[in-house]
Amino acid sequence: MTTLRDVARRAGVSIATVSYVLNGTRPVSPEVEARVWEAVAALQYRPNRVARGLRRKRTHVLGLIVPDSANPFFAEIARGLEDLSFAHDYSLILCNSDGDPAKEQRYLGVLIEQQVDGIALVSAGAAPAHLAILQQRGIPFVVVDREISGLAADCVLADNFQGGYLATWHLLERGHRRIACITGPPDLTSSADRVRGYRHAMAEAGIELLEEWVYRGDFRAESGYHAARFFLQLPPSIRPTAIFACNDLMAIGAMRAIGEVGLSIPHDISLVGFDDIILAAYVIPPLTTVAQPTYEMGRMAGELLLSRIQDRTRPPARHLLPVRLIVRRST
Amino acid sequence: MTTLRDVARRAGVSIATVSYVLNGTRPVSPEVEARVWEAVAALQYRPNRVARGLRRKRTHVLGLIVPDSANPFFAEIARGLEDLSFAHDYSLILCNSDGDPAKEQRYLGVLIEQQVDGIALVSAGAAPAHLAILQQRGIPFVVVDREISGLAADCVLADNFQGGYLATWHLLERGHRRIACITGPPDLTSSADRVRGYRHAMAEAGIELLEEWVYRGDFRAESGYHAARFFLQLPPSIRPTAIFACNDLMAIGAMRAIGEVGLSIPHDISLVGFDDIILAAYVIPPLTTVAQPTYEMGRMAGELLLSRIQDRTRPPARHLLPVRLIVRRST
DNA sequence: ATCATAGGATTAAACGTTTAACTAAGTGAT
DNA sequence: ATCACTTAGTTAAACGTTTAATCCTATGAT
Repeated sequence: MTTLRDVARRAGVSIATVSYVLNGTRPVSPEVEARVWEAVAALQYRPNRVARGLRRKRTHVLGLIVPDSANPFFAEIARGLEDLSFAHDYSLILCNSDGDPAKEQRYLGVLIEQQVDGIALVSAGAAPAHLAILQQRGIPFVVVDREISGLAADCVLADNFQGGYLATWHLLERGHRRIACITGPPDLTSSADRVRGYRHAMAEAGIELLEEWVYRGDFRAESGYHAARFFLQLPPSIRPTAIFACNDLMAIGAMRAIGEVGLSIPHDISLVGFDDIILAAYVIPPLTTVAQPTYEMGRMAGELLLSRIQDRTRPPARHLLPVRLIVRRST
Repeated sequence: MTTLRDVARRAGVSIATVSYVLNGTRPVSPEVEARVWEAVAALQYRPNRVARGLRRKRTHVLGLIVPDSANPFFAEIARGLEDLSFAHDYSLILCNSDGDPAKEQRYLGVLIEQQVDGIALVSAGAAPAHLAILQQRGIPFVVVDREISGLAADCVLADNFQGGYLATWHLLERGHRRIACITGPPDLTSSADRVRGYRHAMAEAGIELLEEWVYRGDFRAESGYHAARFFLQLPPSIRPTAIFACNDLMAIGAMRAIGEVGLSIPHDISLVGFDDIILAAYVIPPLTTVAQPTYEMGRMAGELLLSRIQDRTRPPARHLLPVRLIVRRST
């Protein structure tokens, strides 16, 4: 490996001078500068970021912890953050928690030891207990997609409430009154907020909401299937004519259930999803859904993180990114 | 930040002793060891991996460069590699080349400067020019999914030839004789190998292959659409009754074209894809396709990389992972 | 001729580890 | 009592940077 020392020797100067040339941190005479650059090129010198990180106490590395980077939603967030990092010459360490707080904690430890400059986190649990370590150590971090209760930290979220509201409003607009909702895990704020939006729209329309219309799902297709079966066996007088599923996967599960009993979408029953996964456009009929700005969330997380690295005293920011309703054929 | 120095002071020993205790690199008396652990716990000491990396010249960090980590195929590879890395206490830096050799090269530079212990690479170009730097510097690396011509390096690939062969054979078995192929970019070995498998199966069946049946696509849905339109306007005597698309996206594009002219799948024309993306199972009719062991490819890349880090003299290995045909309703 | 100053270079001390080399004390064997 | 060894600890030199502190030397101003 060639080091500053080698470059210095070849250019006939001290290593300090080489460093100054490389970083432009102090003026150097033209002749010397030229000699240094010549040596750098000839020796194919590349600075050692590890040594630099140790000395500067800034590694120019960020960490990202997500439940599952193969899940398109998180993959897109990761992509957004990676792009922003690259643009600012930061590297990104990727971590998968599998939704397991213990694994998440281990990763936090690793990232801390790795001396990352900041951490973006889609947290596994709702409890902030093991995140305290970040605050203690004063490590910049931003939480993404899910808010952590009682944790004053930077965060970037999709406007889930608005999404639930929009979806429900859209169904109301089409004349539906008996609108059901398939929720996600209630401890995830992203999911809970969507349900709140749904309830709000229903209240606003002056509809009294039956608790039979709210089915607790878990974001997986299976639970959407069961939810729909449950709705369909309700007595006709209270049987929903439309369903808002808190994510697309569950909506697709519901589709299957509806198809199985011989009903047609949207003729007999309307359906709205959430997330706008690629599948949503290809399923038959194409699914009306609420799109989140996932890529943008990743970028924004990066921006927030970098700004926090610059100024640790800035009060925590909370970014709500707008969602948008994509109307297709399922309504 | 608490350092070895702090721990040493509290335990009343030298920092060397603390290091020996932490790493178990030399025997230490029970009393001293206990004092050290006590201090470590009390001070919440965490080793600084940057300093360690500098000293040991081993960072325990790997790099992964893919064209697009949001693409499910690469995302799955990344996930496999990340899991393996975690299991061996390595961290993974994620890089997106966007299929641009220049960007790929910049990332290589960054990873080198970051002193990663090894690099896994789904290369952008077919030319190995800028990969030479890895060989020069003796940095362990493994190429994934696509072989680089004239580069003796570890690599892990899906058995694309076998995949093309299986897909075609499956169509032959169903009685088809006029089978067309929508290729991918010809400079990608993964794509070229699939076409070779197709040609081989056709030859084996004693069918003389018309060049009109081979349409050059680019792995995007649009090109599949155009390919199918082209096939459908061929004179009936040589019009294909089945199509093998070198990836699912193009197959789905073809589906649309076929639907548009009022033909039905598989009744009028059969269709096989490649990749088994999630979409393939949900499209109507569900697509027969060839599944690649993507996650496994990522893991295997990791294993190869770690083994190479252990022993740099081992001759390059070439792992061909088996693919499998998933028969659905499009054939 | 002297002095302050500025420009342009160097020296050397960090950053937090690991690890080779050394030291001191204890243990038997002779 | 001496010697050779072992055991358990310490010292100090790296690793490759950055950067404060210093040191020349030339340049004008006085």
